[in-house]
Amino acid sequence: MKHKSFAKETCAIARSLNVVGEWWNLLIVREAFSGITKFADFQKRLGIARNILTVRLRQLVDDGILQTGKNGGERFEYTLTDKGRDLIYTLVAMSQWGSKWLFTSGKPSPRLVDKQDLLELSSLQLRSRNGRILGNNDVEFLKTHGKH
Amino acid sequence: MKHKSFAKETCAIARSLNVVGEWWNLLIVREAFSGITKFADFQKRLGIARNILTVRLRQLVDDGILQTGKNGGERFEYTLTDKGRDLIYTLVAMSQWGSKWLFTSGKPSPRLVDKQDLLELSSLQLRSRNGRILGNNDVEFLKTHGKH
DNA sequence: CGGTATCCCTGAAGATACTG
DNA sequence: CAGTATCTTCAGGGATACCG
Repeated sequence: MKHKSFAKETCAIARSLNVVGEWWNLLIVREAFSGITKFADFQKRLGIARNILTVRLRQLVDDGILQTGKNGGERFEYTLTDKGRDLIYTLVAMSQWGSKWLFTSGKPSPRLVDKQDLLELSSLQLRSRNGRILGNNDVEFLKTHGKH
Repeated sequence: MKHKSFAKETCAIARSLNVVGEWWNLLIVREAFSGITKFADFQKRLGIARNILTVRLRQLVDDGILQTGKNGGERFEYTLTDKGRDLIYTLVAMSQWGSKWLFTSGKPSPRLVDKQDLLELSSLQLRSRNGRILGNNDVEFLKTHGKH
């Protein structure tokens, strides 16, 4: 993009956006969670241009979200690292938000499920340190530094 | 961007990205959670160009994430709608992911806190329908439609 | 199959001057 | 203060031909 990099931001959200904010990245990660590992499969399922896919995959590997070859599985196979797999929380949050607010007519069919029973997950909940469940209005961002 | 809109996607993640994927949007929402309501304050805290801020704010209002004037508070005040406030889950997920993985030297100071005691939230947990806590590898995306 | 290399286009973002 | 208008730049993305 055009903006200054957020890589040095003190805000974790800004830094995350810097890594994961590119349009295709989260969708590629989503496909990786679906078990997709090969270039051609990512390309076909996403309809992304091949050269872009090359760049995106390389960046995701550089950022430690996907691994390939010696580090991970087979050559020519992209698999999620632990860091990448931890993006599941972000994907779940976005998926649930989208399901709730962006489907005017009916709900989308669940795609994110518990592996064991293939049933949809329950909604994410915010919890305080002591386990109390918090609503979306019980949380606050501290204005710490005056900038970001 | 250049890509086809994801607005009609059956995947909730893709649709969410379509609304919230723009770089600045989540940061603007973050500021809104911090209590920022005024144009000049968004502009100063984010360092975003004024014309871009105009466009982004308008889009966020159109998308029902922020409200202003008659719908919401005062004129010239941007406040979160319920839909917007529900983005807290996504922000928390990204914030926690970034805190965990993107700060090589030390943790960032917590900014996302429980309003009551100003203590950091606990980590998000995935839960199955019956409340069992799931790890980041216990979840699966169904490959339903072959495309998206 | 798994990419790279070109070429082009577009829209997001920046800077800045201006208006009500 | 809350924008709008204009001009420019640039990186992300698409299409496609090519390579090992």
